[in-house]
Amino acid sequence: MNSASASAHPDTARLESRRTRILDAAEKLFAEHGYDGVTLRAIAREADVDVALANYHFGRKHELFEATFMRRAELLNRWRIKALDEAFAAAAPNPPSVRAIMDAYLYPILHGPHITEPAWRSYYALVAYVNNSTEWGGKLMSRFFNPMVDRFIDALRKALPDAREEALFWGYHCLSGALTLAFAQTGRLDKLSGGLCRSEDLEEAYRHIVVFVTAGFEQLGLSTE
Amino acid sequence: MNSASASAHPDTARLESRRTRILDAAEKLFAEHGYDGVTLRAIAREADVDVALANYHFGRKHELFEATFMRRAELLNRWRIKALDEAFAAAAPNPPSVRAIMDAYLYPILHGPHITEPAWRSYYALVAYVNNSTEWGGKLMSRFFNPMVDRFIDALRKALPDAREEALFWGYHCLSGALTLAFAQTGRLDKLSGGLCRSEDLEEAYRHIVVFVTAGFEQLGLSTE
DNA sequence: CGCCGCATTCAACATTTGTTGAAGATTAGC
DNA sequence: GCTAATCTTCAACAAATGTTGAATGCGGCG
Repeated sequence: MNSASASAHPDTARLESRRTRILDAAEKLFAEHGYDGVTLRAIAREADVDVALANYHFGRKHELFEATFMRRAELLNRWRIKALDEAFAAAAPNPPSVRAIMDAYLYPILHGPHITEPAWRSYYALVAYVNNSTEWGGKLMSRFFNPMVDRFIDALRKALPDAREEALFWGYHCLSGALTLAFAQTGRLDKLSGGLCRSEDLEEAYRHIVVFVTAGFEQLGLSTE
Repeated sequence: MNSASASAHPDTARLESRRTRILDAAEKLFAEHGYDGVTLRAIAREADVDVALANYHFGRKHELFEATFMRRAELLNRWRIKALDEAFAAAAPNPPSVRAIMDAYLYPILHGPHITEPAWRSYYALVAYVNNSTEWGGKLMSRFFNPMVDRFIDALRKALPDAREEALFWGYHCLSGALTLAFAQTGRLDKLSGGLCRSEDLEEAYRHIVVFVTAGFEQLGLSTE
């Protein structure tokens, strides 16, 4: 999909072909098995290139991982911030509602200009992995997502003027956790519900999660307790 | 703590000493770095025993992991179910409120008969890791926790008679995710809030999470939409 | 003591790991 | 067609991995 896209220079496209194939393979495998669960040889096999090529293009293994992580983070951040700006514009001169903010945060995940590319599903699972990786995962998440998250928390501060400051951050933790888990389980049936509720069904997930977290934030926002 | 406890036979206690030391070391390291991020040699070093001893007591590496995972799962399940039973008893003849059910689910994590043992903190991070490990993590979680979770969902079904069936399961996903993330980040400062909201502060976490998820469930329970 | 069952150590195994440097292929400019 | 630069492969490295089988300690029992 990415190989023949745009076709700026035909040569550049072909040159980047293997590079992006490595990135795609890394994305898929890292999302499935985590950083230590994937070998460079497995990535090379998946991408159908030589082992040494990953090293040539990206350097060391952890640098390849970061490159994989960063590639889509920037896009996702842009889409979310754009959606948030639109929510502000639509609600002006008032701040947007909590529901509108949640929609801005969640909507791009499902309805960004990319829904067709299945690689994004892998990426969400990758984010879930990083988000739950206690050691350096937190640092990575902070580095790539914090500026965007700050804007959302600021929006929530305006939508919930009575909320205590910690409540906003804890609420964001809950939001992030709920979202993370939904996508971590991407692709596997939910044994619990006997197949009634599938993590693959992003539309269903979206409808329920947005209701859940909106209510959670609004309740937290009341508590000057 | 476990080594000199009870002292059934002095020899048995000493015999289990190394065995449990291996289990403790594995718990700590697996929680920090995940399954593939930990070597048997690192566990042996942490437990101050020989490499081969882990193999002697637990067999293969993944069996050691499961043993680690199972050890506390049974206790946790018992505490939660006991708390749920008490909630039913206290509310009889009505079903317990959503808040009471959430308390039963969350309370044992913080106020079980174990708060003093720091190893439990590692265990929660371990559960978080397993919960987000897409491959076999889901199977492990199902195997060890599903019976308990079923009882809680059944309680919610009674507390929220208008809720659609899927809503209960998605709500549980959100609950589980919020909880998971809070403990996955155990031990590291929250860069986002500039240290205002620390994941180590379990009491704070508890107060906010319980409010958030209770509100989420109650809102989901209304939606016959 | 001698024997036995258990726990523990030792040394080693075959693989696999990330990484590298040199050699080969491909492309672009002239 | 020659050159230079970039991309790709090949072969190999040392280090680390999970696992094993034989050897060693060590308690209790006859």
